[in-house]
Amino acid sequence: MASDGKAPLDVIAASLRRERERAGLSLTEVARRAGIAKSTLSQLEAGTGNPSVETLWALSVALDIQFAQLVDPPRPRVQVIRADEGPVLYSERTDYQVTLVASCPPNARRDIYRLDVEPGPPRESEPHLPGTVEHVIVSAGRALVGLREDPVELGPGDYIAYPGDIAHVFQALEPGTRAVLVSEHT
Amino acid sequence: MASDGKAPLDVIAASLRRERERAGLSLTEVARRAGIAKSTLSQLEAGTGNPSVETLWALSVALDIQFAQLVDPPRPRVQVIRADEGPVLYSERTDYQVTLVASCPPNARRDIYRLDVEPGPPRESEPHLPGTVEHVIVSAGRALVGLREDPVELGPGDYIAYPGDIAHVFQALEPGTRAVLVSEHT
DNA sequence: GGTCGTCGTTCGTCAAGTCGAACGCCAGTA
DNA sequence: TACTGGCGTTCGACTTGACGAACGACGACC
Repeated sequence: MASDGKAPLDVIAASLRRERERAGLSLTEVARRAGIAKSTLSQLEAGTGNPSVETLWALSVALDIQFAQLVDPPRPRVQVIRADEGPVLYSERTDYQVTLVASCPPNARRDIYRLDVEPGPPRESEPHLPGTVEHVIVSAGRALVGLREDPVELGPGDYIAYPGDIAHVFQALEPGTRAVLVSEHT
Repeated sequence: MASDGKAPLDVIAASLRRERERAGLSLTEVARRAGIAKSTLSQLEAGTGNPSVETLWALSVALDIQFAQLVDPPRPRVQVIRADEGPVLYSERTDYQVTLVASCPPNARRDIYRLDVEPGPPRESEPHLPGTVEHVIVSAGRALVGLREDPVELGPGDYIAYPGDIAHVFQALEPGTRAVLVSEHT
């Protein structure tokens, strides 16, 4: 499941504080916008209490985030799947070939790009909107992809996912490098 | 946002009943598994009340679904984006070409397949796990894709998304038809 | 018919979430 | 120093959600 093993109340407490500070708002201000008592919000951020749905809903609106984002995993991490890892092939008819390349989730907007990149200086991307996740599947060539602080070298068929709201890079290492970039944002 | 305009309590009420009936459980049984009073669950399914997080959490565990699934959109619909629709191209360096193909979201598992299909009888897929969403981007050729009751003809660059937990088909209309299938599941 | 079991709903009681006010704290300012 | 304004926390009062018992309804079975 999403946040297994974690007490939902602690996750919510952390999310509330994190999202509030991200927005640069004071506890008082958020409580005012949500139309709830600041004492209530104070207790929630402290991990005390057991908020009702209406309270959480008001907070999610005030913080301009999705309801689920309060209870779901706080931060996506970098995930690499090599070409020879995971992929399960199956074909049940000779005229129908299916090759599993990579694995991911629903309920978000996704932009799919085709990349044709030649070797050169690394292309650095400034962080996108918060919550953005980028997935890269290399089709041909070789590239250095991922977070600027910790890029990963990928070959054909390799897959990587990383937070798109952190500075990241794409640098082709061979001529004719091609890849598919999937950018997910909420 | 996810379920804008909809009162979250009504969404939760509907989700609770839907998921409970999907699992084939009685209200009494679900309440027992969740460790809550059946009177509480009765009121929640009626749309009355304002459940606490702990109550909802217990119910999501009892129903073996994700917490967010109780408050998120109940059902994805079929969405088609033609090759000449939406795509925004941008290139800022001559050695870096980016082509926007399609658009989607995060926090789910995604399986990406490469499809090479020859014309023949439609390939019918039995419904997958509940919550599964499939996305298809046709690379070459022409295909009839989508729900079995209402498939859509797609050409190169065309995109379609549809619920994967409903019977669906993929039928190539031209030799050498290639596509990318993205299967998302929770 | 009578009894048992399970279903889902309704009602009164109790505990807990929410509220508003007051508190201490810190910065900026006259 | 005294004052003002905003910050986040703590406290008692009130509202409300969660609980358990009792209810009527339905079906199985003897």
